[in-house]
Amino acid sequence: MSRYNVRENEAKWQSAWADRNSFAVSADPARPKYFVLEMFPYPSGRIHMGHVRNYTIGDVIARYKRAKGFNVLHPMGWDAFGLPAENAALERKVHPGKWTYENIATMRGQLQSMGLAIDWNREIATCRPEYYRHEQKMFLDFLKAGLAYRKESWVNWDPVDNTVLANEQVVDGRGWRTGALVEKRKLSQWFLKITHFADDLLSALATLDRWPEKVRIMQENWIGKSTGLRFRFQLTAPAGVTPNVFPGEPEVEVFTTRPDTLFGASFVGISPNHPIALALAEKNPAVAEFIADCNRVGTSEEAIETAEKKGFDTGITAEHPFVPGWNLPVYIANFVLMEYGTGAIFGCPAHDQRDLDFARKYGLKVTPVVVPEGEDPATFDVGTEAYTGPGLLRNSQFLDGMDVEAAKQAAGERIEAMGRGQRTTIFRLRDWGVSRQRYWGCPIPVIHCPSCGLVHVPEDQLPVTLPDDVTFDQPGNPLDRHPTWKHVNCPTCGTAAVRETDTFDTFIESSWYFLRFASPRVEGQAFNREEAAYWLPVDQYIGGIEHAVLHLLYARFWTRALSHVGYTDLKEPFEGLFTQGMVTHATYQDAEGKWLLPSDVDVVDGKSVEREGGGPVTVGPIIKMSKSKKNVVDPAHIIDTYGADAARLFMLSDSPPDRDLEWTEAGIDGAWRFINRLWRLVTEPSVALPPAGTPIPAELSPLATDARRMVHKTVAAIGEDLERFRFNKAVARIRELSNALEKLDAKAGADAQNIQEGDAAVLREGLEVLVRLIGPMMPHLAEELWSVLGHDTLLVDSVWPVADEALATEDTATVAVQVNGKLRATLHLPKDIAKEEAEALALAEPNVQRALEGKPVRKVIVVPNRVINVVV
RNA sequence: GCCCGCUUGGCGGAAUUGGUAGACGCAAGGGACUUAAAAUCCCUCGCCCUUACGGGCGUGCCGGUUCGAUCCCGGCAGCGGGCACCA
Repeated sequence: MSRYNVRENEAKWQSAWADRNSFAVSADPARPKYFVLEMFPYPSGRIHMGHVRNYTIGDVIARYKRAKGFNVLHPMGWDAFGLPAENAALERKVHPGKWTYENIATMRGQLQSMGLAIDWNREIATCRPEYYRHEQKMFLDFLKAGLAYRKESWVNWDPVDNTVLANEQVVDGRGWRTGALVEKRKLSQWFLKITHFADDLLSALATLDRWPEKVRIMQENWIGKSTGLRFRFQLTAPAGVTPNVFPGEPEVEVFTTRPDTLFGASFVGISPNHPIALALAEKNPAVAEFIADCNRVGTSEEAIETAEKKGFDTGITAEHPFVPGWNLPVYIANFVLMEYGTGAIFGCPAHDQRDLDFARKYGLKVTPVVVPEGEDPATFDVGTEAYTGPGLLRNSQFLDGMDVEAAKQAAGERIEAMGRGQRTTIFRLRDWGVSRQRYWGCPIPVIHCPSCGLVHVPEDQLPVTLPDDVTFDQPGNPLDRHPTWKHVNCPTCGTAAVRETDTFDTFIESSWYFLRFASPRVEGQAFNREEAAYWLPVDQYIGGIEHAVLHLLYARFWTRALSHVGYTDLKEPFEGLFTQGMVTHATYQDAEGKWLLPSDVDVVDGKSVEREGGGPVTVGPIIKMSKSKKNVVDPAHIIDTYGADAARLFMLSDSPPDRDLEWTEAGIDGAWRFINRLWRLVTEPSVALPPAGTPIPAELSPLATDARRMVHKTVAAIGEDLERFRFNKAVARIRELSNALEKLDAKAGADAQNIQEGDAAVLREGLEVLVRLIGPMMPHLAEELWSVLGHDTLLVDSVWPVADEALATEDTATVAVQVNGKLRATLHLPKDIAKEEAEALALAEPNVQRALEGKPVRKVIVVPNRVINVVV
């Protein structure tokens, strides 16, 4: 019995594809295109199992679509800027660029060992000037179009990495990489106007019908559209507080989604960072202290957990817009955010939980104005829980008796008629802060001139490249410290000026790389317009759910911004999106609680022990593979041992691709076993196979008939499975088919001297089909078997099999016979047999008769080819 | 707190979306081959009763609709994910 020689064959076929440039493509308007893209990797050092899963899924789709006749673009690149390179520079005294390029070389080799059908001629690395020069140009174009601007603003400052973080990079008040408590700092920053497209980014989600619902909902919530009313309260400052506390008119503008509850108002709350609060702070140390207090706890974890409402009564009063003389106290309130709405609210405690907490604490009036159905308007009251549901208005003058929606409209109209405000829409989405105080990123192409101010780097001076001679021995930005780099003459007036030393957020590179793949070698422009028009949008994008908001939203924005400044007509970059699950593994700890690698653990007599020394091991929960918990398995080692095909097969088997996949030794063993089984099935048939295309006689043995039907059924089913990302089911069907062919082969072997005409021909056809079906999943094995079957062309150049529907359908149906819904017998009936006949046969079954217990049959339900249910 | 999703054998998961629950695989047990092991092959494998034929129960829990519910509806519980003082 032979074993499949993995190393030899995988290397052989990888070279064969490379030598023939099998996966190189070019735009060809005469052919239908298909762009398969997996989220490109960050070159961290070595590939991990998450990569293997991601690229296996993409490769199956790419190879399948290719076999189906599409012109398939399947490229690979490197998301090569980022902090880890600088951390490596710090720890190992190696230049971030050198570290990055070495990692790319390693990981390229590892990816190539997976046998991916990638057009490597299109490989890009975003840290190369020939890539990032284009995004410098794009940025300048955005700047001219008003889509980029500079603003002094509070930023999230990560004290460990010494850098600014985007809102999206702050998780629970901590830096997403370092986990350090984020501080607030005020810096001059570059922003991209993603809010300009807020409405479109939101409404176009509805067109993304090949995106997971979950991702669309997450983006929807992130964009956070609210419709409501924006209006002004007239303010009065009490004696002792001079009127000039007001930066402008003595008024404050608030935003509300509940104008219907205006008559339930009991206070006005302004943010600690509201201009009025800041103006008060200058006169009043107590206010200044209160504000400082609020800012200190700002985003910290405790603040979010305790969420205590705190307020400072300013003494200022606000006059109710509908009731002259009704004055509400104005508080500085810690729960009012300056960044959302107008930074000021009116509080209606009865119908908003935060307002209620606040009112109870400060003894403010609570007046319910919306009465739920079934409650008595005269007595309805709220306790500690605000009522936010529907109902009818009361205590609200002209709104009395209306429902909530009508009252919202009426109140809004009244305010508008009074000229005090207007109904409006606001978004939670904030503009994207893109400045980073880091070295290993794309330089921002502007110059600060003392006389001209902000000057764009002229296009003929692009790219602004990073200097190589930098040091990482002190915290802060090496670009800023560099002795000469930032000092330049102003391109406009020639006087001494300073370069911007911030670099771009690395999410910018990944916001347009898919466009660069259309024409990765074109110079002088980011991409060739025609080629981009042919290849884009990406037909199928595949990656982790962790990018549901950040990367995917930025890429959608960037694409719109590029269209806005005329680069392309593309609107949505990714037509189909698939988010794969994580690769998980059990965790192991030794007696001291130290994490152990799976490869350091052995199982002896059902117990886990340390491989070295045999110490006891605690087996922990099955969680995402991570270096910190050491529950990682190195793909390179697996590919070395079992081959890429086995690793790929395991990635596709058992777990649906959108769910988590537990990596196990037994699982990869199982995959390896199956590969050898396929190998033996094709290379060691027990009868001589007739040549390919040998006609199959009409009369076949029952076993051959069944096998042949299975072949055609499987072709149809697997096509469907692959289209719908049901790889686990596709693998199950491959196994069923190979089981059926093994059975046929064994039969042919047993009867070798008296072989039924056609059995061998059916086996031949089945093997031909089987090998083509496994092509996308196990490409090396498939290629080898294709050659064993006598083909002198490459499998990757052959077409996908076509199912013969007539051969796939059965002429009998297995019908369940139930009595009162309980299964009592199964019948094999000719397909589409007359109902009466089926009924009679069912009732004739002894077991059915027994179950009837002589009772009269009330009715019989016959579902053709499925079920007969006898009801008594 | 709000918004999503999930819950099926010892395990991963199937079930043509209202029609035979448990495909396919993993693990386990038994057997064959072998001096032995590995590899390979065969058999068993939801739970309970029964020598067998067969019967009862069973898709997180409670209820409903239906001839028939893993699937639809109402309620509850548990697990996971996202957002989080968003007015």
